[in-house]
Order: sequence, then C-alpha cells, then structure tokens
Amino acid sequence: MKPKVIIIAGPTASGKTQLSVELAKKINGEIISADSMQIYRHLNSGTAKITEEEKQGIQHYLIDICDVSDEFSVADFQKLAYQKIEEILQKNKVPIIVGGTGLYISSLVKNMKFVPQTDQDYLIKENLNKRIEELGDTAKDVLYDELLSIDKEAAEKIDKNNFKRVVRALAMYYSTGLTKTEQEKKTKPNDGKYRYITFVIDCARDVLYNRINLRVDAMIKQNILDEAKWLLNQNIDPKSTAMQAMGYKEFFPYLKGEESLEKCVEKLKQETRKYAKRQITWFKRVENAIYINGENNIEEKISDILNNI
RNA sequence: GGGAAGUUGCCCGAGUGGCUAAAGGGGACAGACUGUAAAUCUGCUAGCGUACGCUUACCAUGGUUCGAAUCCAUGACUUCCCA
Repeated sequence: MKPKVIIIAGPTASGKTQLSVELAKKINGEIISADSMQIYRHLNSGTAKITEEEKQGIQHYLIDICDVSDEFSVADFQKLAYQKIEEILQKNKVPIIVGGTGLYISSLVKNMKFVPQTDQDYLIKENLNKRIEELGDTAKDVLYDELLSIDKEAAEKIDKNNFKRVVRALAMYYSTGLTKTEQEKKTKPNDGKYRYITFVIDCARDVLYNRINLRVDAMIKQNILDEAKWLLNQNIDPKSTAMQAMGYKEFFPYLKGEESLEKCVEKLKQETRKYAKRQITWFKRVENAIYINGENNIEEKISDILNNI
C-alpha cells in the first residue's frame, strides 16, 4: 500500500493554518507548505505566514526558503516537496501538505512530469523575448500562429490573448524538442508513489469574505506597511513573483504618495476576495476531494478528517 | 437672491433624434489553468422565453416627433461661481 499523504487545501483565510497544526499534533504529522508566496523570507504579515508560536513545535517545510529576488517554479516546488515527503515518511510521521496554491498541489497529486531545465533554456527565453520586442504589436498573432503550427492541440486550448501561456508553450518546444502536448502526455494520473487524501475547506462565501476583511484589517495593525516598504526598496523586477504578492503591491501607491491608505486597504481586500474566488474555482475541480465545513469548530473539523483517513 | 454645469445600468463613465438594452472601464458572478500561479486569461451582467421575440429602462412629470437617453417646459436633487 502506498504511503498516505494528507492535503489540506482551501481559499485564503479559510483556516488552513490552525487546522493543519491541530491535525499534525493529533496524528504525528509534519507540514509541507504549498504556498507560492510563503516561500519568501521577510514576507510575513502580508502572506499570513505562520508564526513560531503558532507552529506549536510542529515542523514546517518550504517556508522561508527563498529571497524575494529568487526565481522559483512549480517544478522546484514539486521536487522539494517530494524530498520533504520522503524525509517525513522516513521518520514515520505523516506528511501534511497545506496551502492555497492550486497548481503546486496539483503538481503532486497528478504527479506532473517536468522536463529538467537546461542551460539552453535561458537563451531560448531571451531569444523569444527579443523576438517579441521586434515583432511589437504583431507578436501576439505571429506567436500564436507559430504555436498553432507546431502544437495545434495546445494552441487550441490556450486562449490567444493569454500571451504568457502561448510564449511558454513555445519555449517548452524550443528548449526540449517536445511540444507541450507531448510533454504533458508523460504525466499519468495515479502513477505517483503516494496516496493523497485531499481535504478542501469549504466556507460560505459571505463568511469567507468577512474573514478576509477582518484579516486585512488585522494585518494593517501588524507591520505589513514596513514589510511593503522594505520590499519596494529591494528594487527587484516589478514583474517578479514576490513583487506580485498581495498585501504588498497594493501598498506601493500609498508608499509612493500616490494614493490614500484607505483606498489601498480597500483594494487589498477586494483583490484578496478575487483571489479567494479563483482558488475556490480551482479546488472545485480536484478529484475525490473531501469537503470540510469551514464554519465548524476545530474539533469537528479534526474529527471529520480523522474519519476519512 | 442671481448665474453656470450636471443627474445614464451595481459603480465610474461615453453617448446629442432612429444603426441604443445603451461604448469603455471597474465590481459581482461563472469558468480555464503543467515551469512568474497571490500570476495570466475567458465568458457573463434589466426581466421573461430554447429561439425570431416580447416587456420595462437613461432623476420625475408633461410636451414636440412616425420615432427621444438624446429636443422643449416645469419640478426635484447635486456641484461650482457671483451676491
């Protein structure tokens, strides 16, 4: 029998952190974070990162593993997560994956196969960027047609306006000689080494939105503004992942004196709600998910989980 | 008290007689998602009907007109300027 790995997923502010710690205490587990922003050091309040105190001695992995200027991808996450799962199992403990980054979780559950990066990839990316610049306004059409000719199946699934994905699909082909479609065919569902049991925290929309608002208000009282200021002063590429983190980018206009604090706070609440909505959409699709009522108290949630593992 | 401008769908906002159930943006809702994913992108948003369609809509009332969000009159409210 494959070893079991527990997943706790759910939208932001649904109570994943507390639930996972309580569960870990109960079942002798250790936690692997599946969160694309909590990997960054120094981004604490804004990412609602768990504090040492909240950890209650439970071991947490894949938090604070990157500098804000570092590049990090699903493939990196997957590799590290597999390592950590192994380590935890070695200790005879239960791995618990906790997070809101749907793609990261899927990379594990679906056991996606990522082709290893090569030195060439950097050049290919650069080359594509150069072409995009040269093509100007026509880039969108030209590159989409190009993808259509090399990987029709992928092209038809990607919206033409989703330029990022079109470019990535092309890069996949140029760096490996295999199209995106071909590469994806390599991943076969259920051929992973583990048996994943996925719990999704489900919460009435208005309750969740209310929690988000409260959480943002609480963040303001912490040092989120200092963190945002710090991040802004790092002078890293505005397009880099860390710079897109919610709870930071919304305050940049305020810090630059372009917008009032109230407006920025409102914006952050709204963006967070939209994000939660996208997460909910993502988690609706996960197969065999077991729903946990987010409005139950912690004991009820824990017993729901224990009954299913 | 006098003068000027304005009032458009959930919000902002374009629209000066038919092609307008009303551009565009935002929000809301729904969806997609294999290397930036807290990113990126799509659909949809008056009501009823499967649909040709019908009904109700651009502050209110009345009028002009074959036809009005668009023109006229009166009223209400808002903003600004002069007293």
